[in-house]
Amino acid sequence: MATVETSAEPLSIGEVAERTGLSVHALRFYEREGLLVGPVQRTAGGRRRYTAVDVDWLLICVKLRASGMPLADLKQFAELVRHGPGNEAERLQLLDAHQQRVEAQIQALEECRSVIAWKVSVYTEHLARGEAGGLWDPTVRGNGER
Amino acid sequence: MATVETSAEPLSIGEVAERTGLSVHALRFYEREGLLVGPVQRTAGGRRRYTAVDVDWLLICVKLRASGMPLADLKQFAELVRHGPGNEAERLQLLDAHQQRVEAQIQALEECRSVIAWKVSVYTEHLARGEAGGLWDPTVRGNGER
DNA sequence: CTAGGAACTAGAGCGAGGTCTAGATCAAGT
DNA sequence: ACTTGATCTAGACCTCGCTCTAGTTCCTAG
Repeated sequence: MATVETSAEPLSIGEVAERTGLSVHALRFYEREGLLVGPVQRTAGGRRRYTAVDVDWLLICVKLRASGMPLADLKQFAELVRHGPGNEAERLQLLDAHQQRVEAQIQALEECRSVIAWKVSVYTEHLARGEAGGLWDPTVRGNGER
Repeated sequence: MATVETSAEPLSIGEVAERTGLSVHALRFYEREGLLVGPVQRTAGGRRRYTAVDVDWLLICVKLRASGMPLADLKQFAELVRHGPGNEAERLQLLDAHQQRVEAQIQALEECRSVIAWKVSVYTEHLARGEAGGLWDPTVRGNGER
């Protein structure tokens, strides 16, 4: 539950890119798109200084993105958080909906996995013998050219 | 292992769309892109007639796509199959690589799932009490406006 | 015969999610 | 002072995976 690095020092965009796995381009892009909860602090010279809080949020974003949440939803979530307390129910709903999509996706992937595993095993077996072809193989079912 | 419908009758593009879940547009698009193993038969009038073999292949494509295989890989796989026996090892390699990516993706998703589940539980708890905020919540960590 | 729906082709268009460029500025080392 | 490298902004550009349009032709039912 700890932050990636529990330092209070603000980080540069490059450092945040490293820590989050997002490119610096993507970080600026996310900011423009309103995916961050608050405006990022700047140095006198105009460079971004990310706080641990910013980084935490970004890490959450990365997780949500990795699980297929579209940027639009992420933006909506950010907006809810930005507008402070009072809308927790809405936030929960958003997360909950996403959670269900993730479940469904895992299910689907597991199904795909078993199909693929089956095909892999068929091929492996074929290669073990010298024979090519098989029931599932279109080129063989039709025999020669289709 | 049975075909969706074991009829020898060839199907129209619309029927195939229904059976595969792909749109007719997508079906034509896939064909143009060379994602099919063989050229689809045509009626005298030029309409496509899909055989059970074609449909089987498309169903495999759908599964592979659903598990994130890019069209380019699908195309390559189709090419291998098209060029007949002798390259089973390559096909296996392609599938195997994909299988690993699927495994990884499932892992990643499961991780995301638990993170999300945790956040959901935090929210749910907050809503059960009347209190808003929490450790993870950026707006609260900074307190008030950031 | 006629109407209507399904399919045809070629190619333009689109939404998502970034990536990259140009040209300028900032900051640190020598 | 000078060089080097990281950042800055605005906006153009890109890939992927379809989707839609236009204009035409096929075919089946009445």
